[in-house]
Formats: sequence, C-alpha cells, structure tokens
Amino acid sequence: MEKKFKRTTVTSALPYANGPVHIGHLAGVYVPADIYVRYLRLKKEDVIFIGGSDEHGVPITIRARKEGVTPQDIVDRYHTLIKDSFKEFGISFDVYGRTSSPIHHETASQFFRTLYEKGEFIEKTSEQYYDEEAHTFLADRYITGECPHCHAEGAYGDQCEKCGSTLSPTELINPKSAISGSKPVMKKTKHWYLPLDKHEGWLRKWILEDHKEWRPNVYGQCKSWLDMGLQPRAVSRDLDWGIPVPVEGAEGKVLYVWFDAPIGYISNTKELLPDSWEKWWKDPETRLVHFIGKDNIVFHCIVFPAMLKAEGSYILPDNVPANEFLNLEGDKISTSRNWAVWLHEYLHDFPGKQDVLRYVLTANAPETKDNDFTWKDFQARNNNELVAVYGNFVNRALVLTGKYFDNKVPTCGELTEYDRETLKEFANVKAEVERLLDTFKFRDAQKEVMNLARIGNKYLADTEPWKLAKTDMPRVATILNISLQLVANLAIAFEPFLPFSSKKLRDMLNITSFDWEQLGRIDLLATGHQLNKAELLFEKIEDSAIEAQVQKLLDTKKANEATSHTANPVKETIEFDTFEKLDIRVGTILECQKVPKADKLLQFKIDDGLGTRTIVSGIAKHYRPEELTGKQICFIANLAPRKLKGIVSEGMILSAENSDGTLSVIMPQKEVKPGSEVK
RNA sequence: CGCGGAGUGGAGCAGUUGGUAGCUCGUUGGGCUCAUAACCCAAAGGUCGCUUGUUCGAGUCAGGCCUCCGCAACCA
Repeated sequence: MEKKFKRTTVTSALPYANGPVHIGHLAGVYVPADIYVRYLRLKKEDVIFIGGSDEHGVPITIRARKEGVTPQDIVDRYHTLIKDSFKEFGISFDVYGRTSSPIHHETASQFFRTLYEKGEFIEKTSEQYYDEEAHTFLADRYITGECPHCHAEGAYGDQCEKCGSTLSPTELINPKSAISGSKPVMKKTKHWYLPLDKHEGWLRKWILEDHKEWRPNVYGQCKSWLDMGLQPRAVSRDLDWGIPVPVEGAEGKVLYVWFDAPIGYISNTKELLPDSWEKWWKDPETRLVHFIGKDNIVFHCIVFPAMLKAEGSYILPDNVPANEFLNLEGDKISTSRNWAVWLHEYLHDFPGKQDVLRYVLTANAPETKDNDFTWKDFQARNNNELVAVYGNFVNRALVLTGKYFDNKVPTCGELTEYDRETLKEFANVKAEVERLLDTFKFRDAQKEVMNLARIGNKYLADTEPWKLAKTDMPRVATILNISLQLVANLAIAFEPFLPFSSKKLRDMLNITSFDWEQLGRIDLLATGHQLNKAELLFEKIEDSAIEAQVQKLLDTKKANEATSHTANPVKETIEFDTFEKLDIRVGTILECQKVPKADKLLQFKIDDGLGTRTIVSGIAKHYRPEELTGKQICFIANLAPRKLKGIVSEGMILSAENSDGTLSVIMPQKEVKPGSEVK
C-alpha cells in the first residue's frame, strides 16, 4: 500500500502559551519533527513545517486573573518567549503563528460556519453552574464541594480524589466556585456538538484497516476509543476569551480550544502561503503528518480528522507519530511544580550547545515508552559519545591531514582489501538511515549515524597512519583521503540531527553545502581541496556544570515543599459541646498486620484500657506493621463501627497528613496508661 | 474488574512474522599513543515484572496477577 506523495505538510503540536517550553515538549514533538523536516529538505523534497502557539482556553484566563493582567498579556509574553527559544534552538519552522491572530480567528470562524451551514453540528441546551461574581460558567473542575459519597471536603465537580468516585457537578453538596469562592447557580446554556458517533464508520475503516502501520500506542488508543463507541463532543464554551461562535444567539460563547487549536495548523499555513496554502491541505497528493505527544492522540487521530472530513475539502493525516513522555530525574515533568528543564534557561546556561541537547533527547527519545532524562546521562552522552566518538574522529582526521599534508586533501591511491571492507560498511548507512527516518525511528537512525564515526575510529586505529608516515607516505595519503571522505559523510548524515555541528564541520571542510544524495559516496572532497583549520566540534562538559543543574533542581524541590506547605483554611467554628462529644484516647498496639487484598489497609489490635478492640486504618503505604507494634497511638473511641474489607473497624487512628501526602501517626510524647483520654 | 501504553544485565534502550537474548554507556583486563586522559580489542554481568498454559521450542502467543505512565482538570 505504498502511496506516492508529491509534498509533505508537517505539523507539530501547538504549545500552550501558558508557560515556557521544556525538554519534554522538545523530546516528544519538536526535535523529532525538526529532524524529519530537515531530512526531507535535504532530500530536496517539498515540505513545510508548521508551528505556532495555542493561546485560548480557560487556564490562560485564570492565570491572567491571578496576575491581574489580561489574557492577551499572558499569551504575548509566552508566545514571544517560546518563539524566540525555538528559533535559537534550531527548530526550523517555516512559520510560527498564533491562535490569537486575526488570520486564525477568521479561518476558525469560517471553518465553524461551514460545518454549521452543512448541518454537521447538533445543538443542545443544558443547565450548568454559573459563577455570578466572576460572570462565567464553570468547568466541572472549577467547582468544589463536599463529596456525596465519602463527605470529604474539596471534591471536584468531576471527581472526588479522597474516595476516587466519579461525580457530576450537580451531585456536590455545598458547591463553591473555585474562581471566586461564591456559590454558583444553575443557568441554561446552549452549545454545539460535533456528533463523532456519526463518523465512527469511516473512522473505523480508515484507522483500523488502512493505517495499521501507525505506532502501537497510537493505534491502540484509537482502537479503544472506537470500540467504546464515540460520543458527541461540545465544540463551544461559555467564556470571554477565544474565538466567538459565529452564529446568531451565541453571545458570550467561544469555540472550545480543542476545536480552535488544530485549525491553527491551517491558519498558520495561510499566514505562510496566502496564495498557495490550499494545495498543502486539500491536494490528495499531499502527505499530512502530525507530530504530537501521547496525550493528544485522540484529538489528532479521531476528532480533528472528523472535523476535516465534515468540512469536506481537506485531506486527512497520513501518520501521527506520537511519542510517550519524558521524565526528569525520576519525576514527571510538571509546569506548575517547576519540575522541568526549560528551553530558554538551557540556552542561557549552555550557550552554543543546542546540538548536545538535541542529541541526548533523540538518543533517549520516548518513542515506545516513557523515558527518563538525567543530567548525568546528558553529561555522559556528550563526553563519551559526541566528544569521544564523533568529535574525536573528526579531530583525528583533520589534525593528521594538517600535520602531513598541510590541510590539503591528499591523493587516494590504490585501495587495500581492508579499505574496501570499511567503505562497504558505511555505504549501507544511507539506505538504513532512510528506512528508519521514513518510519519515524529517530533514535535508531541517529544511532546508525553515530556508527559511522565508530567505523572511522576503528579504521584509523587499524591502519595506524602515524606509524606509516615514517615509511609510506602514499599509503598515508590514501588512508587520510578515505578518513576525510568519512568525515564529509558524517557532516551530511548528522545534518538533520545536529544542524549546528554539521554547519561547523562544513566550515572546517571548506564546503558550503551537501546533498543527501551524496551520502555514502567517497568522492565528496576533491584531491588537493584546501581545508580550514580544525577546531573542536564538541567540548567536554565538566562536573561542575552538571552539579549546578542538579543543584537547581534540588532547590526547586525544596521551594516546592515550602510553598505547598500553606495550610488549609480553618473550618467552621464549633461549640465546646461538639468537641466534647469526641472521645479521643490513647491505646497500645498489641498486634498489627496487613489486610489481605488491600494495599492501603492495616489491621490493628489495640489495648484500650478496657479490653482490646480492632481498628482498620488506611496507612499501609506509610508504615510497616512491625514498626508500629508495641507503640502507643491516639484514636477516636466512640466513632460508629464500620466494615472495611469485611473487617469491623472500631474507631479511627489519628494521623497528620504532610504536604506531600505522607501520613504521620500521632503518638503521645510520654508513655501513658492505655485508655487515657486526650483533651 | 473504565480504556490504551510500558516493565529486558549496574544505567539507558532494541528485540520485526515464536528457534542460541542484542546495542550504547559504565566496570575489569589488554593494546595503541595521531587525537579533547580521547581511540581500538577482549571479558565479566540477565531465571527478559510474577504466574499458569499452548508448543518440540516462549522475551515473543493466550489467560490471571503486580507495578509505573497516560486519557477523564492543567500538561508533550
């Protein structure tokens, strides 16, 4: 089923303009997309690379409110920061637009109208909570209240995190707006929905039958959604920040971000090519490829294609290479917790080392599963691979040429059997790298290229030109000619991966540009060609630089602990009588064991001064049974007994919950008689 | 039992249609000395998360279980 395409439209997920870009974004989307695009360009294929900021949606309005500025201020700040850092990092977008631009508003509006007029939407009126102080409807997550099941405070409109039950906002007891704190009221609102269920038939065939080559994570996620049955999805929201719904009677309503954002790919193409954009989106001979992270799979494989199909004149994506996630030093990357390596900070801390990060993120790309970025690994890959293997081979070849041949490419004489074997080995690299890049296996492709440099080092070690220089200069000339051709090949093969270094290497070789088609050839440098002076391609990264980065992360961790320690507000005042009703006592733990088939529960036998009682407590994740046996604890003695996992629990052991969620059991500071009352 | 992905030597990853478990780094020993104390060779190191099964044969297929990540707020 090999299709022939004339051109390729490559999109990369639009970063949300609510914070800077970090290594997770880069490893997941931008570095692979950029490698792919540079590769196609080097092959002289017709390709455009579309990027841009996603600037609508509720979180931006909340952030703006918090900071006391307008949403536009927020997106201006981050759009500029993101755009500039991408540019400096060498992500070679042909256009980097933004969804707050007039051209996008117009495009998205028009897209909506077309679907609206074709009758592709359904309208539904429903009742939703409305915050009268903030004048806004409330998303489920922005309503908090008491959980109807476990009666914990602070349950969200969609879920209670205490007991894990799924909720709808109307079930909450005493709902409160998370934005203003006021009590929300129910209000009627009309919304438009894209009936995905109507598209299920063709989607099923298109993905499950025609695109079996998609990555397992992508294919699997799509299959699961299709098998569950698709539901209509709202395409509008009640909000004042976004693209107004362009129909009568839709005041105060905007397009839901997921509807508006992917259209941004189209708007940004229009911005780049006002006259010829259509062939990049509507010609069946154009290949559309979306680079995204795993969280975006269903939008790009099901929802957006449904939109495009409903509109009628667009092509559908041919592939959606979604990556898994990158962790940082064992913890997941988090913008809100500041647990990240920010691109703009990296560029500042490691000037001129764009390629090092590109290399490391590709070598450790989360293509099949979540991976971990550590600074130690970053240093090791730089020092042991880029410097020791690639940089060193280049340096050896160039220094020897300088020493023996005055920086001129020497004459290639008769080839030995060993020369031929070496050349054969690297002649295969082109086809292999192409095969890997064509199937989005960037990690393997880069590894294959690095092997070229390994071949080079081995070749020099085996032929030992520095020894032959005393006896057989023509042979040395041949060896160095071959070595230099290898170096030139490296400059080509690494170009998509390490563009800055390839540029530097071409400068040293005194060559303006190479074509991908030349890869594998051994006549890239003519005999007598003058080379420039050799410089180091990569430099070692010292321990101190790595330690500084690690220290920065440790500081972040400390700062997080400090800030997350803000105590919850004090609950409603109670009378002394109410307090007196509680019977809190000290007991001695006689026995303690894990409750089978329950990972959170421990079962205790407590001496309460009057006899023994059984208490089941959810602290198994924080204590081992043996470390509590014999200790004294505080418990509520008159709590109504309750069955947990079939065991009757007579009371509740008191413990304090730390900011990180760990529990610390309350113990009397001196030993007291079991049954002593706590007042 | 909500749904998907993942669990492979010290670290990070491969493993295509079931047939002796590979790669890079690290470790140890040796060689070389042109090169950024770099390079080359060799060795040690794994009951492939646990378990039951299918098979002549299972990392690979099927069932069960455990753990991590994602989707359902924000987020690649």
